[in-house]
Amino acid sequence: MSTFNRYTITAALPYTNGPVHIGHLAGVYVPADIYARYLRLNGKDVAFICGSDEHGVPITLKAKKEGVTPQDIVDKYHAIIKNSFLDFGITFDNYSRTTSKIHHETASEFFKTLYDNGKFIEETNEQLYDAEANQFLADRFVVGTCPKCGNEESYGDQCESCGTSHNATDLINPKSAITGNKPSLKATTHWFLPLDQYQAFLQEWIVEGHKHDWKANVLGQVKSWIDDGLRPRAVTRDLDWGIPVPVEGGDGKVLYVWFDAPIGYISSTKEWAKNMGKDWEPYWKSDDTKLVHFIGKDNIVFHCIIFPAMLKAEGSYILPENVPANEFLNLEGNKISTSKNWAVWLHEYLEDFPGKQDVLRYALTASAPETKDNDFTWKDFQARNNNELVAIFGNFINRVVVLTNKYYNGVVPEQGELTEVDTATLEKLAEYPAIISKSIERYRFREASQELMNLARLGNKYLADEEPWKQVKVDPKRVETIMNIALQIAAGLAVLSEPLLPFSSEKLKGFLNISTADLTWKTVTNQETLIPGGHTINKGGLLFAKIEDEEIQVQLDKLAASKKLNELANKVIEPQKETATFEDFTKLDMRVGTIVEAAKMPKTKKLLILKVNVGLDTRTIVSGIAEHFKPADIIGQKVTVLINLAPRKLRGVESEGMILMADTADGGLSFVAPTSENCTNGEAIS
RNA sequence: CGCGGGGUAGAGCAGUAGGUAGCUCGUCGGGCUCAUAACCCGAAGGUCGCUGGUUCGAGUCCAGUCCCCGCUACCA
Repeated sequence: MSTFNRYTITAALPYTNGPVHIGHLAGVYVPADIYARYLRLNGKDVAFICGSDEHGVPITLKAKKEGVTPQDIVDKYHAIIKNSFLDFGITFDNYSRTTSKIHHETASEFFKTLYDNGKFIEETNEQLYDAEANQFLADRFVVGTCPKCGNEESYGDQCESCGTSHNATDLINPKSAITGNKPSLKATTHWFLPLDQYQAFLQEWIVEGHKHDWKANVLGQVKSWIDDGLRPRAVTRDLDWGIPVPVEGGDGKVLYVWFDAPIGYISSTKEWAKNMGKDWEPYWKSDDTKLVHFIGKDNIVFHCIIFPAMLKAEGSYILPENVPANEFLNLEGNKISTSKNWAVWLHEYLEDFPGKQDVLRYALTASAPETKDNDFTWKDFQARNNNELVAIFGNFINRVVVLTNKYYNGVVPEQGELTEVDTATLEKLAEYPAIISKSIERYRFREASQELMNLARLGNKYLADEEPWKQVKVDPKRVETIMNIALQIAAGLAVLSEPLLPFSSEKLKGFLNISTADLTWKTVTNQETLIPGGHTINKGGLLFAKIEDEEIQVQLDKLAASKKLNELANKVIEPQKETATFEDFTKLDMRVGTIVEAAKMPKTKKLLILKVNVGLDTRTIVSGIAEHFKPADIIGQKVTVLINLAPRKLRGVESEGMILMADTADGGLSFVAPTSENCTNGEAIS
């Protein structure tokens, strides 16, 4: 069905404010690389494009914090990231960066084209401005009192206490998060891409047109945005780090990082084409090019709504044929977090497991977050290696290589007369390229990895059924055929494993003394024999090595150490508050109480509805402790209750008091309660 | 509250257009000994979150409901 003459494959541009970890690899780069390698093996014309995303506010903040320039930050991480990709065999045809000259020119020109063609709306409005920091404040850099619930720590865009979203200018007593100063209002002009004008086009193209071939999570997300109604989106920012707005009135403004970043795909392609002496344009402007974006789920809106709208507005570009976004990978049950150092960093992994790139590639592929968030555990990693790569794949190869050397001194024996089983086995082998292709072309890499393993199983089963080690004593001629066929399967594995396990594929080809030049995806199906009789193979070695419990324990200890460190780092002792008078204190009526009933508030994660006996009565108290306590475990718990707190409705349930809690070092909560059993309910606390 | 994704054997997942519930790992039993104590065969284990409906027949369609994750923090 493929009528495409060339492929442009992009992988999300990693943001250069930190190194890359297994989540990045599993979600984006490994699947993209498998896809690109697969296409190349099939003789396709492929441009696999990526680069560092180096603009945006977080980088300027990090630079400020570390007392260096933004350029220093991006230089540092660009180098680390680029190396990690190289080390893991991610075969980008070009890895560029958005601070490059070619990107600045390309993005500038792109913006100017839209500007000249009247594709933008220009709007001036008043925004909060920090005079001391000399900059406009993004929503997240404004803190103030929420107009709705009175929370004093609300962010400019949303109050975390009551959950409502608002404008930064709505906050009471707004403060700059940078200097703490009160910001002033200042007029600023920005350019907006009127996404609402593209709503019908997006509806038709994605929601109707790709109803059946795009992934459910992507389609759902897009549909949700479109149904919600698209609004014009600013594509410029008041900032000094980025690509200057190249039109009149653009002084002191840069392109919004999300306008500039996806254009990075284009500029990176241009850079590549230039180096290769090729024309870049067909890769982005020709209808017979298949454009595929590999991304994580947080990028769906940008790649399915904003970037396509930009491309459509420009007019001469093709649109992505698919955007196979993955969900997120968790690590040992918790979200991967850069700041909490809850991650497996690629550069550190290779220090601990040198030469084991394929093991991680395989483990991540085999449990990739393709349809929902998944959990990476070291135990699973070990099991994938020991039970699948070593026991099934590696062991089969070892059996074949050892036997061939033992019986025939490494020379591939000729096929004799074929039995029914032989023919069936060879036919099955010939089917594998199509089977694995089907999975890869549908972006089901997890499935592809299992199919590859099934081919190794086919080999093991064939040997177990034919028992060459027995036959060799009674019918040595027959063993020649058996080993020949086993070698064909080994050669097939060498070829078909390349996209998923490139390093091992290379190693295996070395064992078998064959090269990819002679063998491609199609030859596995079409060619009678992949490895001819008379050919001499090498002595070989181990394709994969077992990973012992101790090695896994080291990794688990490492994570436990980061957890501990986080707890200590987060443990700040709050300074003493301003003096309270005795009258202030006596206003508070605190009593001893006992929890008699507890139930979770539906559809919330933090709230429990408690019935507490406080002596005077048994009252309802809503408490935000559900993340730390199970309802059943706290019935009968003695607590301290502030009973004359003004009642307040939480999610429609009136809470008549407050239970006193203390934070614990590990981020949990502890009840503050009398230790003596003699304290009865209703006893006053003073 | 709303929106998106998910809820299928101990774990991780498939289940395409509705027709007797599958795969991998793990567990148990057996076989084999060429191989990194690896491999091969067999078995146990599921009222497909729950309730109701459509249908001759539903994991698969419809309605309702519960639970988990995300949409909000540096992060794919």
